[in-house]
Amino acid sequence: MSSERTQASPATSVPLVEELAAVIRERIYTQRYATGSWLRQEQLSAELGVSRTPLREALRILDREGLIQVHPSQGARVITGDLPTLLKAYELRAVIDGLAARLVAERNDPASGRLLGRAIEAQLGTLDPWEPREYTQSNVDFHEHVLHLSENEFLVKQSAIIRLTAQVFAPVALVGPDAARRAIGEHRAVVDAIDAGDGPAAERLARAHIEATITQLRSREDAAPPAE
Amino acid sequence: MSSERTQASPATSVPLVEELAAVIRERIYTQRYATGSWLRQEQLSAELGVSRTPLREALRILDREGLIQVHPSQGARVITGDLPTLLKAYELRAVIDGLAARLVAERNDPASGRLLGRAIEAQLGTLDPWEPREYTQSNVDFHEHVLHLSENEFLVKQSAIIRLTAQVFAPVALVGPDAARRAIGEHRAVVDAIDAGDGPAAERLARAHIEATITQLRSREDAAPPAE
DNA sequence: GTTGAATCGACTGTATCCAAAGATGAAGGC
DNA sequence: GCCTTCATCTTTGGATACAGTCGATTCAAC
Repeated sequence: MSSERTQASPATSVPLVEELAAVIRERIYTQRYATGSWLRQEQLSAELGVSRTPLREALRILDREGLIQVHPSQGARVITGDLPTLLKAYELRAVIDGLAARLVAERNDPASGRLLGRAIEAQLGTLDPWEPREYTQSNVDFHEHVLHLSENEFLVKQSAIIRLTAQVFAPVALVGPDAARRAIGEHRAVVDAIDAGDGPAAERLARAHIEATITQLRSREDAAPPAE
Repeated sequence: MSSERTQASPATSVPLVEELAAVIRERIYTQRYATGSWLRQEQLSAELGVSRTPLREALRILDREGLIQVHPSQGARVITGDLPTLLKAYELRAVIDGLAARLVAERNDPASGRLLGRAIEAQLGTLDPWEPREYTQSNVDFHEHVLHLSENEFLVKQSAIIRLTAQVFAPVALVGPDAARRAIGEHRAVVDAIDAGDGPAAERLARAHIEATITQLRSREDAAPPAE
């Protein structure tokens, strides 16, 4: 950005606010804006080549999504990714993911299984030479696909919590290739249940998948002090 | 509002944006702004005595909460309360309420049961001379209490979906005193499980409580055509 | 060493201007 | 008669400038 908006982009059609929110969101996800760092309106608007008017609306959106916290008269800062916060986010994710999986299973659309199958293939591709960054992305992709396939608009809006837990808190919740392999296996079990049209099983498996992560993280809770 | 902001309100301390969002939100909840109606920026800012800048941020918040839909270059309109949409919202609510109840039960704080007990008493008070409006409010209060007692910030942010289903869609999901009495009984069962510290039971009961409503509404799905 | 005032940086809110996008309706062509 | 097209009008979208307010820091005074 920073200049392409001025004369280029003939037919964007997407509101600038959404675009801004997306760009900032992505930069938080990719750690370009570190957790806990301050986002200055003046600086951001200059950096993105926009005025503060749409920027403030974008920040308001991200605040609502839980990605940043707007402190009145002080500014906005990227959410800090300490372990207790992460665990609380995962608690919500467990039931969200469970519900989404159940709805997809109950819709019983063969295309769902195929799409999710390809997503799992993509995940496997990040294992052989272990690519943590690509794995994280493919993991997010899988869960976002499930969410969107549920075709429940209220559920789709919860998408932020998935990327929050899986990407923003990545340094906290870092996994190795062994844990990744286990996670992919659990994904496949969920997809099998979806293919079978077994809603309750899909929900149980998807939820257990996240709760396994919770248990794993909670075991570290005493060992590692909350990183500042 | 409309004049008290200009010279009065010496130490509000809460940002205007939040105040605006709260006022508009409340007016949607209380049907002052009907579902499906357009919210004009110019008119709203005049009506509330504020400029368009903070108003637009407030609208952006409400859009994110799902209360209104901002159509680019066209304006914002209050969400339309048709039955399919309501059912989708309830699907999410079922797992949200279930999780909240479980967390409260697991926290095992005696004060929780007492607070919720009083909330139920308040609900019973709206039955004898049947007061639909008061009942709806007391019903929302009960569920909001559970949400807040969970002490999970991510869960608390889901508060909007409770009021959306219970208040905005009230005309669609209208209940009579008989259904209300049943609902209060189910509330008491949830509180009993919370008092007993039985997390899984609390979750199962709270979730079944909402799902009973879903089943009830779904039976109307063919009978009543979506009201415009 | 603590208290308190001054200052500075940053956000908050207002007002105004202009551009762009939809909606509307009338005129004109088929 | 119906459809298209063009002009217009309303409303939102975005930029800019300016007046407040809040918080944190600093520095002097006690």
